[in-house]
Amino acid sequence: MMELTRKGEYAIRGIVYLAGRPLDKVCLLSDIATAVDVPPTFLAKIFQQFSKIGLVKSFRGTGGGFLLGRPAENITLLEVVEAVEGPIVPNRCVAAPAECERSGYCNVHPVWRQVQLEIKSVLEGVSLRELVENSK
Amino acid sequence: MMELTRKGEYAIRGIVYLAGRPLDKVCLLSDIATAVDVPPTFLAKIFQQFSKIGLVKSFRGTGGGFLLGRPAENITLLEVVEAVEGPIVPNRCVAAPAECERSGYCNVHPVWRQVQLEIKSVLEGVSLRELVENSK
DNA sequence: ACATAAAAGGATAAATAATGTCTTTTAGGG
DNA sequence: CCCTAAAAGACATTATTTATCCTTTTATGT
Ligand code: SF4
Ligand code: SF4
Repeated sequence: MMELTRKGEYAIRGIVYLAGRPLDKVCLLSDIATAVDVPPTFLAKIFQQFSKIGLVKSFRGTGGGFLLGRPAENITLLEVVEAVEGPIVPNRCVAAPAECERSGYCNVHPVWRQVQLEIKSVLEGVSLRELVENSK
Repeated sequence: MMELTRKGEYAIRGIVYLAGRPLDKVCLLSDIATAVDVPPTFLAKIFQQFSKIGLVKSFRGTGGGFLLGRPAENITLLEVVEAVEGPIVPNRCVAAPAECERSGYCNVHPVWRQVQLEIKSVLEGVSLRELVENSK
């Protein structure tokens, strides 16, 4: 429970690496995959998801590759994680209270909402910029 | 990711129900299961785990059943969750930094440690007593 | 002792999710 | 037109979750 999947871990590694590259140089997926030690085909899926929501910009064909969609300081870890893992929901009822008929009177329900808040707060407080800085 | 399993949810429901019962009356597993709407065989497994670590006391044979192992105010939600889900680890490297050779210089690593702290802090702050109170 | 009640323990099965691969399609550059 | 590289979708494998069933152990009451 409560564990980031490989996909999420790979997603972070990949985009943090991209954020650390020169802004104007498109990166080959294969290069990123090699650098961060992730199966290239798996990383491809991840970057497709990033691309759909604009976290990265993709270019096809010769000379193609990926660029960061926005400045690194404007992308939070929360966005990256949610992009591939979906919303942070520590318990089902947080996403869909209606699905549990107990949610009306349940004393545990608000605790999970609080947990959600805290997790999101930590992840939202970290930008890609900070994750790249002084890492070399 | 980051989602409580059914097992965890059931565990909480079961033990909170037990905490709300008279202190000296042993509860039948089947009664608890019915009351909290959980498959009895599944709840049995959960309560076996509780029993092993003393969260509940079990009594076999005629007139047997379960009692809370300690006063409700001394049992935190964190204990209950960890009893069945294992330790709260938002990412592998939090439990075992050695398994990721990047953990030495990785800027993301401390973020997950922080997330772990926050989750544990919230769950540790809630006792079974509070979860039972004014719930009827 | 014996029958009964109830939890403990083990084996197994079905459903779901995670992890990863492969093939085909689409777009851009030369 | 041809080469390159990402997009898209189908597929395969494995691991985890979510149970169920069956036997064993332990306790109680008669
Ligand atoms: S019982 Fe409470 S905590 Fe559990 S799913 Fe329902 S509302 Fe959420
Ligand atoms: S790369 Fe960083 S965050 Fe990811 S597992 Fe390794 S230490 Fe943890």
